[in-house]
Amino acid sequence: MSLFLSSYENRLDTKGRVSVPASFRASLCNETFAGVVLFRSFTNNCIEGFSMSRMEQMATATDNMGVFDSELDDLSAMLFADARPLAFDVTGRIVVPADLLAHAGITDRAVFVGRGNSFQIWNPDAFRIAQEKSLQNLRATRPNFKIGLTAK
Amino acid sequence: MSLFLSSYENRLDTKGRVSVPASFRASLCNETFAGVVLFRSFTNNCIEGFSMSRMEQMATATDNMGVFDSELDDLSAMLFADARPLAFDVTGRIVVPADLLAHAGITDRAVFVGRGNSFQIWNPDAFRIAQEKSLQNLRATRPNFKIGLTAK
DNA sequence: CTAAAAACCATAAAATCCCATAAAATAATT
DNA sequence: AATTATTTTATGGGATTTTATGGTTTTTAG
Repeated sequence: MSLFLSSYENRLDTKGRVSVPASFRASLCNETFAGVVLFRSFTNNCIEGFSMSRMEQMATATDNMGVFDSELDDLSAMLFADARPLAFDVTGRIVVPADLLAHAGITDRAVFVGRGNSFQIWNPDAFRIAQEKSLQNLRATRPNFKIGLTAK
Repeated sequence: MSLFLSSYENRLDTKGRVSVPASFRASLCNETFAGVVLFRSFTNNCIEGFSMSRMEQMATATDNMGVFDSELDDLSAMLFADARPLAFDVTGRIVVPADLLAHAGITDRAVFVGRGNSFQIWNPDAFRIAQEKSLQNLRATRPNFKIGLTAK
């Protein structure tokens, strides 16, 4: 599975259509479902995005360990109930449901943010602020942090 | 995984294209992704460079925490959102995004600096100064330090 | 029958590919 | 060792394709 990397800001048209960045689409090119799965983020004011195969992966994961863990059960219940499968149109766009846009405070512009095996969709301004915060947190907790020193 | 060694200064053209040194490309020859992944350095005014497989390593490392765990959230936020996968063209060049160039103060010339499992890209002048500085730091903390005083 | 959704078409900007040449490094030959 | 030939690199510019984005028409569903 190839990774979602980097960030791309795209415009929404009057119908709520946005182009999913071409590089993200490329990461999804050998999926059976030509599209993405979106839902409200539990932790941030943004939209979470997965591939369909990743959803399936999570289903089996919660299946295995979820029976006795009520907390996980609640979470996965929320997750799957909330999930929105959205197919690409010919040009690689999706129409993002209005309630998701509202949750993320998105109107006419959105940033697609790579998260490795998943991605997020943010209001551009909110994203900048959140990134700045993350950087500060990181510097505070790990002053000597350097990428790449986390050996395998 | 073969190492990135030595330093090479190359020119950028008007489109922001630079040749990645042939020896660095050789270190990446059996990667599935024919290219590199670049970042803004957190610690220096330079660009950090990795192989894609190294990125994938980091993805699996952060993935173990799962979607709902916020511990590594800040880390992966910075790591993947900022990562720029850049494919080689036929002649082994990449186009470095303008914001990365700005961060490193690079205009028309860049030095590729080997760092073992990773590499860096610097403005040539800034690199010389940084090298001089770290040499002085070494001398200050280790008065008897000798190796490397004969700069090439 | 009407409204929403999906499919279709068009276009400007940006990214990528392609070819051509200069410079450097390596190999071969005397 | 010196010179020549050959390959590999680096670099430049133009042509071509992708991509993002807008609008229009057709289909679907209530």
